[in-house]
Amino acid sequence: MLEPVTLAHVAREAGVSPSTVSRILNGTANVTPEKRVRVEAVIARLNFRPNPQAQALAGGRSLSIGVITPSLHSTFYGEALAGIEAALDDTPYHPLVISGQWRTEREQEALDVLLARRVDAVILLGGILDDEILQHVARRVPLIAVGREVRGLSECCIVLDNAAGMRLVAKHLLSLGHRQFAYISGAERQSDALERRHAFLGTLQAAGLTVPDGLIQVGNYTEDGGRLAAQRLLDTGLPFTALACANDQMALGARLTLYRAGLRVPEDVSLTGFDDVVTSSLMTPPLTTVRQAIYDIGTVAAREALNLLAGQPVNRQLFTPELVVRDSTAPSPSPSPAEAQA
Amino acid sequence: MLEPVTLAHVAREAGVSPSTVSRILNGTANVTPEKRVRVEAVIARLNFRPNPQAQALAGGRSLSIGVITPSLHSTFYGEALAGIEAALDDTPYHPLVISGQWRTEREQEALDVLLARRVDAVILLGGILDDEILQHVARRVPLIAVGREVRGLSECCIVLDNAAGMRLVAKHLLSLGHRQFAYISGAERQSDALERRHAFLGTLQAAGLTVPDGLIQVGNYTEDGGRLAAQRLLDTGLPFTALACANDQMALGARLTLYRAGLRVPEDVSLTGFDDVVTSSLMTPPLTTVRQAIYDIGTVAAREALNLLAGQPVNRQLFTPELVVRDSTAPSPSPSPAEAQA
DNA sequence: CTGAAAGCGCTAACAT
DNA sequence: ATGTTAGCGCTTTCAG
Repeated sequence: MLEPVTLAHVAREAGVSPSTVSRILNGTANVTPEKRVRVEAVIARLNFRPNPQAQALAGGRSLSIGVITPSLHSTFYGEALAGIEAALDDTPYHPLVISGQWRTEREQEALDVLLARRVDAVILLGGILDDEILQHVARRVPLIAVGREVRGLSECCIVLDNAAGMRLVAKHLLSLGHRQFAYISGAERQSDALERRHAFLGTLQAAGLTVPDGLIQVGNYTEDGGRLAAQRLLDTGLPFTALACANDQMALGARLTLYRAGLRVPEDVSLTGFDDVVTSSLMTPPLTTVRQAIYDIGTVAAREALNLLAGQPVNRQLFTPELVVRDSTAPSPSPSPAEAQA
Repeated sequence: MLEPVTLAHVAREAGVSPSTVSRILNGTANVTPEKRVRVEAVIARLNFRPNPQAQALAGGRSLSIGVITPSLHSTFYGEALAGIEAALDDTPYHPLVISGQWRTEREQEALDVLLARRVDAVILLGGILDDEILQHVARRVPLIAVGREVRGLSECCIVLDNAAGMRLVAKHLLSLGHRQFAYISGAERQSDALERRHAFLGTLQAAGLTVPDGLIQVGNYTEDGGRLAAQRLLDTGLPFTALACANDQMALGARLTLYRAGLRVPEDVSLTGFDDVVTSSLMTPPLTTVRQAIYDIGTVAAREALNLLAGQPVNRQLFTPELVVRDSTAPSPSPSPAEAQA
């Protein structure tokens, strides 16, 4: 285990003081070109990298940006993480990721750990922490929230127009002639889940249609939640020709239930999701969904965090959703003669 | 932005020296019960958390464990990451994740960054770095490699018995009566891809069967690679009734190609994967695959890393694979009369 | 423009 | 058992 080379080594080797090396490293002050060249040569030769721990301690910045994600193995949040990492790539900052696992205590704990690690900023992906707590945190450290609205912090929120997106879905389904709908919603505590559901039901209502209570089930944005919710839907025995899910992961789970029940997609029931996770285009059949450029949103979140750090004002980012029509939706099956008579 | 409370504050407040507080924090030495209680009370009241940066600098340990993963948004590696995070949860250590994106330079860079950050150990998930480089790294910092064999470092490798797993698949397919096979392999540079392919082809050979060159295509362990490889397979026009893929993600991609081509799974072609990623059980139809408990492997990797840190010897971990039969495989379709005559 | 010196918050000998 | 004293590697006044 070799001894790591320190700034002091470099200074000695180059025949200058540590401060000079530091200044060159940070561009803090002007240095004679010849010294700069000399020092830079030594840095390169020794392959010196400043110790971030020491920099953090002395400089008061940790050079790391905390990220709280609900899950590490979610196709959706994984993409966001990839975007954040990519955006931070050319900067001296590094993401420090902790998962909250959809549990308030875990999220709180994650926040504590990140603050203890003195992260310079925090990016919160989704999550269920109270607005009050977040407002408090935002006072200690620059905060960016993705995919959720935080009261009093709307400038720092990067959100998608959920209502507009879900309206697109509802209209698409209506235009295909569907009249009997089922809906799988996200958890009530999440604002985006509420927005999506409200927009879906609202659009149908505007068209003079309602969805019976039994055909609205709550999943929790996970594949398994979707699978179970779809089962409850079928258990009601109520008819429907279109099933809209509040996100792609639940649509994937629901699709399994439909398969097991011998229902064909889209011949028997049209299925839709929301988010356009990468795997959705690979489903059988490929899923009709709403594109939310989550990777890009991740990069924007990281950049906004950097801006906040630099003391620049952030301005609210609202992403526009886009309907992606694939094979999982088709015209409503014409009712069988018997049903038509009924 | 409140001032963080420091160990010095706690010491003053409790009327003891900083060292005493430190000792209590680390359990380094015995402290009078009464003092301990007093100090602990103050710690709780002030909600004090030691600054990890300072601990790192003074103690020579960063309390973080570097993790290099090929990808942040992979269902497979995501699970491993979740396992690692979970195993580290009750320890003072924290994972620092960087993605290598299947590019040697990126992996090298990731390694450099982690070493610069003075991580206490490194866990390498898959990856394509040369064995020589890893041997060198292992001399500087405890290293655990997951899913790959590193020459001269076999003790630190956590691997699955790839050959045994793929043999299970081949035998399963043979027992279903299949005689015409196609195979989608991982990249040549990865040892596990090689092992799996060799085992598959070897088992068929032992049964007196060979696979024509055109029906062996190389993907790169990604969904898209599988999709493309499957297309090349179909383009050859050669017949096959079973398609084995070297991992689940490629099987998912291949499944899309089959769907587009109007081929039914498993009626027209049986499809298999490897890994048993969570989403595989949700495919339409659910995928027959080899279970590799990747989450568990992640936790073991983290624990082994901790062991290495503690100076305890690690012993080579070999996981045993298990066949999971689902709906994507079925008896070989009886050849049509025309084919039977040919 | 540059060096000397004083910490950042903590740990780890070294004393006592 | 506990306090005192040095640093860890770097940044940042403060002089010059």
